[in-house]
Amino acid sequence: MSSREEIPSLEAMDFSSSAVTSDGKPWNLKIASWNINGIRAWMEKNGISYLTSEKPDILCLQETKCDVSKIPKTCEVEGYHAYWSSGDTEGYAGTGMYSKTKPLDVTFGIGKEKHDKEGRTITAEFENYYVVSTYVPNSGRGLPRLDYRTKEWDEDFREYLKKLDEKKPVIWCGDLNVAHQEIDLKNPKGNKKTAGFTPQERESFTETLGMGFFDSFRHLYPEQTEAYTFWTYMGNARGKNVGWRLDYFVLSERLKHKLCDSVIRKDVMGSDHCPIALFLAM
Amino acid sequence: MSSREEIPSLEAMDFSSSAVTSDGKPWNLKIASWNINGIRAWMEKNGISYLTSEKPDILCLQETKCDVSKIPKTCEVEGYHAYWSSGDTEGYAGTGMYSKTKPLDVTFGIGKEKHDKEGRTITAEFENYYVVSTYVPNSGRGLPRLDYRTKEWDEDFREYLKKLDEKKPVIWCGDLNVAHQEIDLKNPKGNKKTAGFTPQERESFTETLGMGFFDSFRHLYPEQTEAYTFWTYMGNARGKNVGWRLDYFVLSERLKHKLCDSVIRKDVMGSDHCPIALFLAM
DNA sequence: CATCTGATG
DNA sequence: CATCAGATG
Repeated sequence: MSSREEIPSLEAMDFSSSAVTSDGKPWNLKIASWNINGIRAWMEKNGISYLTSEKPDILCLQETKCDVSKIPKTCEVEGYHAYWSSGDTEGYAGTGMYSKTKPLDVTFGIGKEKHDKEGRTITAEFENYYVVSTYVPNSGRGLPRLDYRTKEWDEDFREYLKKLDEKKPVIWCGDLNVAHQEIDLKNPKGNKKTAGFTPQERESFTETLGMGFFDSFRHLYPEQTEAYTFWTYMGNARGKNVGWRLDYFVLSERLKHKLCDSVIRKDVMGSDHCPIALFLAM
Repeated sequence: MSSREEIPSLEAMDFSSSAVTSDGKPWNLKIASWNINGIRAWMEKNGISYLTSEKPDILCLQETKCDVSKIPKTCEVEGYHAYWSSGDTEGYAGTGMYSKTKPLDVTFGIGKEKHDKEGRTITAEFENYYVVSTYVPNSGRGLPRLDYRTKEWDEDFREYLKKLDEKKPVIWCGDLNVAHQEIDLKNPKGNKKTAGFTPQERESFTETLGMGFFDSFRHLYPEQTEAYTFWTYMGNARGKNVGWRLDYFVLSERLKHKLCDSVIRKDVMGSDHCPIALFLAM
């Protein structure tokens, strides 16, 4: 199959933006994030052409599903430094990050042994901010991992975020595996017991935001309905826009005045998620 | 993908035959056999169109890799009775048989508990003969199952064949998982320790034939080289005709004067094996 | 290299 | 409906 069949008119899409802050400053930093559902399959579908089309300063990837030692060489991209994380279970979870400028430091995990065996977090430190890319644990069908997710991971992750935020403002992005409010998924009524929309997960996310962070997309577009970043492959959900907003840029409150835009690249194909992009005036 | 890409010009192939016995009688019974390497994948590739093109009286299938309860409904073919066998391990082994005329009886297995949990044999009884379709156990990489194959399966199978042959002549076909002589594979030198060409498997097959049976293809074409029915998917083996003759019609000696032809349908695609066909004047 | 299952999402 | 691993061939 050609890339045109898989990623219709990627070349024709407009990734430019003239967004400015509320007080008129133009953006000068673009960060993108995408749950790619398997980097090897994604490469076959020429998913990497999104990077060279969007040309963000930083691209965060989740669900690489690939041991770091097996990341294809073709994932190297001229002009970007690349960082990869994977865990103990082959083909499960995993994250990645591309950055045009070399970060001051890159760390993996959140510093807690029990959470750091699945390659779910990469943190890049820059001069004036941190970028944290996360693939938050899915609570699973039948919610077998709901307690782990909300009572262990989320709690420890909050502590991690808080500590970073004490040093520099934080840009936390990725597949956070929660649709926060009813507006954030097509079918809220039917999904109250589904992983990603349980009261526990939603309240936990509220608690995280309450520590001094905000959801950049919802801040800018409080009433925007039908804005999703994930559609199950089943039953042509994407064609019918039966989706969920699971991917976010969550920012430290003190970055609010630097926010220019937070957008969803809903037409970019190659995964059951689509990319999202953030524009900041740093 | 279209069926034309997968099975090039099946419609254009000539499946007719004017074969006669050595004393001039025209054939009136055609039997085909094919290891299809997964009936669900084979159906996707429109493998069933081989049946409606070849139009044999009987078609034997091996490696259906499908629990009987999960055989797709689309496998039903107008004008044919179908029989299926599968074992305890999902997606492993399994056989099938189509017949234009309803057999007097159809039985599964060879009557020995220890061999009959893998769906490897179907026997159809007709007025004047038996048709036995078999997917003989592979000895495996590193030959972990060589002893089981030669000392248990082959021995018990011989006993089964012998008993049938005492009642009516037998047409035994299928993937017998042995290349009998050096002429029956491209690379005999390099495969003496490979499953399917070990001395043990070859001698065991010789012993079976010695009980009053003959290899119909080799009987008719004793010098024919490069006549194979299987090519590994690896390394474009089929394109280079680096193959093995693993599929046979083995007949009771007393059917010899009824044999008209035994052919290999090497251009029929849809599996790593190709079909074979037998023409008899019954 | 291609088929399956079974886990995961 | 897809991804992946691992077994099997």
